[in-house]
Amino acid sequence: MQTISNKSIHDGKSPFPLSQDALALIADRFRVLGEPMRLKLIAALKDGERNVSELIADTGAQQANVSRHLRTLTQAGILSRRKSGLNVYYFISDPTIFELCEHVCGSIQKRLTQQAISISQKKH
Amino acid sequence: MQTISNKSIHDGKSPFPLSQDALALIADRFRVLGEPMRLKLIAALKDGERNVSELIADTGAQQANVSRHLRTLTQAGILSRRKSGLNVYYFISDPTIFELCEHVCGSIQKRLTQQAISISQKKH
DNA sequence: CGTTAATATTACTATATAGTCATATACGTA
DNA sequence: TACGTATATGACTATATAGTAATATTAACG
Repeated sequence: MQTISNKSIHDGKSPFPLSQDALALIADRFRVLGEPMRLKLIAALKDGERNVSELIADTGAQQANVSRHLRTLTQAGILSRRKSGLNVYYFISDPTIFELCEHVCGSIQKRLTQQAISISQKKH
Repeated sequence: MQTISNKSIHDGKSPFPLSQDALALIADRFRVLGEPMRLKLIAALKDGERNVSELIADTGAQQANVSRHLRTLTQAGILSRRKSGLNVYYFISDPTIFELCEHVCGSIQKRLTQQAISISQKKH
């Protein structure tokens, strides 16, 4: 785990006072979400916990691959795990992730809509 | 640019009805934000447009690297460009990006706070 | 025109990581 | 204890991309 220093970018004159370390932390969070398979796993957990076998079935991915992505998401603090006998159940431990995804969906839709408008305007 | 199909993950029974293509688009957006240098450029543009030379100075990065990241951000619809003589000015074209970053900051702070709490509890 | 300055692009290297197969580990059960 | 099942991990390959140096492009200006 990194620590957050107080050094902000370009000598404290940044209008967005984020240190290099803070930027790296934020980028890490975005990067973890920047894989379709991990988003798929998050989506599969939206309605509650699932064990690994269920997530393999949900996603259609290989067991090793699912396991690795689950580890990444857990280390990022997005998921948590609960063991029950042979099974390991994963669940969303940071529900704010859904707001993030919806936020992104909104901006994508806005962009696609504007592209559609500009394309239709070019036709005239 | 990809198109969004209506196929949702695991045969339409997903609680989060996102197609593979939609997941890829969302992941793309997150991945673009998943680089500290690009976040740094976005931060440098928070208060208004800047030309490339200014952004090079702001970030301390190489000209070619800044130029490439600016292209990535522009293609993602996050920035736009305006030419003025020899200079090219870049500016934020999707201001919702700042809400996204603040959202992520919030969840990171929450996580760090909870880690601090659990660590202090283990001491007792 | 030719020169200079700002930006973009190309070619390259190094690194990170997604996916896969094989194997290890952990746990329940006979 | 031995065995089977669920999950995790190690080793490997393939791919993507960040950073860099060199070069190309574009525009202003003499």
